[in-house]
Amino acid sequence: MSNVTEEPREPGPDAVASAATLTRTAVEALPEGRLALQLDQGRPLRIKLGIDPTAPDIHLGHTVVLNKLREFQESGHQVVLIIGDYTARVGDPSGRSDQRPMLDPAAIDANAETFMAQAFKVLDREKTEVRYNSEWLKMESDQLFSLMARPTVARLLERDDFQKRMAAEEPVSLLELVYPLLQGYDSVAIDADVEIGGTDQKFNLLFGRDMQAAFGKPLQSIMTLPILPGTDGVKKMSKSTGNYIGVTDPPEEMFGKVMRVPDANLEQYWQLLLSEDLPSGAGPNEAKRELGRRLVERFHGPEAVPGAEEHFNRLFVRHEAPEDMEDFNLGEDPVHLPELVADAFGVSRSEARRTLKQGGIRLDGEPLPPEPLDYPAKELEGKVLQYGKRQFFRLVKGA
RNA sequence: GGGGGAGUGCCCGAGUGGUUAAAGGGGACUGGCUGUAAACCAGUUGGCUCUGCCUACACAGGUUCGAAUCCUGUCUCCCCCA
Repeated sequence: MSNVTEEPREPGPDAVASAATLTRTAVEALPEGRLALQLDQGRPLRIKLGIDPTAPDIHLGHTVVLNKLREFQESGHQVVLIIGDYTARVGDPSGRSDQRPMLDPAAIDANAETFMAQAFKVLDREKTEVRYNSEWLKMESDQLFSLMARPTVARLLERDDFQKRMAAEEPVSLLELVYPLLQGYDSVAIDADVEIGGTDQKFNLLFGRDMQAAFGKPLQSIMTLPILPGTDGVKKMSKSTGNYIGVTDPPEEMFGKVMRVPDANLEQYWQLLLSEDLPSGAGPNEAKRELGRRLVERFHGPEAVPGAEEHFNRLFVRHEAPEDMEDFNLGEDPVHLPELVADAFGVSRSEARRTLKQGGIRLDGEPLPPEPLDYPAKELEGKVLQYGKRQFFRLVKGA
């Protein structure tokens, strides 16, 4: 692969110990034992994380790697955050079962903005070098060809996700095939010592080494971290599956979503999101509450915590209406209930009728009967209309 | 350029002329239960002026008493050969 290898020697005990600490929650750190040797050099290492700003929001799943970077920062290393403004246009095929559309530059810029704002709630801004990969990837085609000259198609096709897609007769675009070259070249461009990513990034991370070798650079080591399951406890957390907790979610929502994480995933959540073990002895309810408090504190500040928890207690423990709810204007005088519910809660009238039949619509806490469907406005005015357990409106007289 | 295959409800996926708004699963929603919006159980899941009516199985036509199911054209996608 390369002549650029570091002279093998025994790392000192301190290096071994801190490598052990840093890899504690990692799934793999490759090559085996390499990180300890790097740490033993006694200089700050350059820790690379590349993120493609393909989605406008980031969620807790993204923060798993950020936490790890933070750990590196705290032990004195240099974090290099690469905003993949260029690679985002290509689309990372990792773990995907289908192609993703190319994004337009304006959306990418906006996404990058919000990403960074959120990322620095975890990372220490002072100790983070931010780079955009368009800086070096926007290259002449002859330069691009030189990148493409070395890797072989067979090597690129090895990866699991492509194998599966091809076996399933699904398309794989040429652009996707080339993606690892670009990500790998990022490592060349910034002289990465260590690159971090989710387990789904393993191929790309390892490929960075190939690219570094091709350009005569020292090879990075890689660390993969577990993928955080979403609030369903099974699938990878992602916006598209709707099982995510967004870092910009309002405090009440963030706390509430944490409370619905399956008990079985609690330990994992503690380790990956707080870098701590689940406190022993605490019941799942309390452990979830504590996790929720800490996360709300991290992303919204300590002052947001009591309100968020109280909101949860009110709605889901005591089953009371929230403190403040929005007003909804009653329309014409005989109020047609399906219409009212449909307009207020954004469902179809048929759906409103069904929910009504199932006893899911309440007025001041009392379930409404399936009949009648029409009410005089004055019977409803000032009362609280509730759809299911969690949606409320105060009914007011139309303007 | 040639050959083959596929397009079904939020998603996956049955269905190949007749009680079909379309099996099953997932998701979502509602109710019960509960320490939680966990788990578990039950129900609902095209629209509407709702004991009925309307619109639906890529799109547009056609055959038929009757089509998601047959025919023609269009579009989109996949695979293979060159």
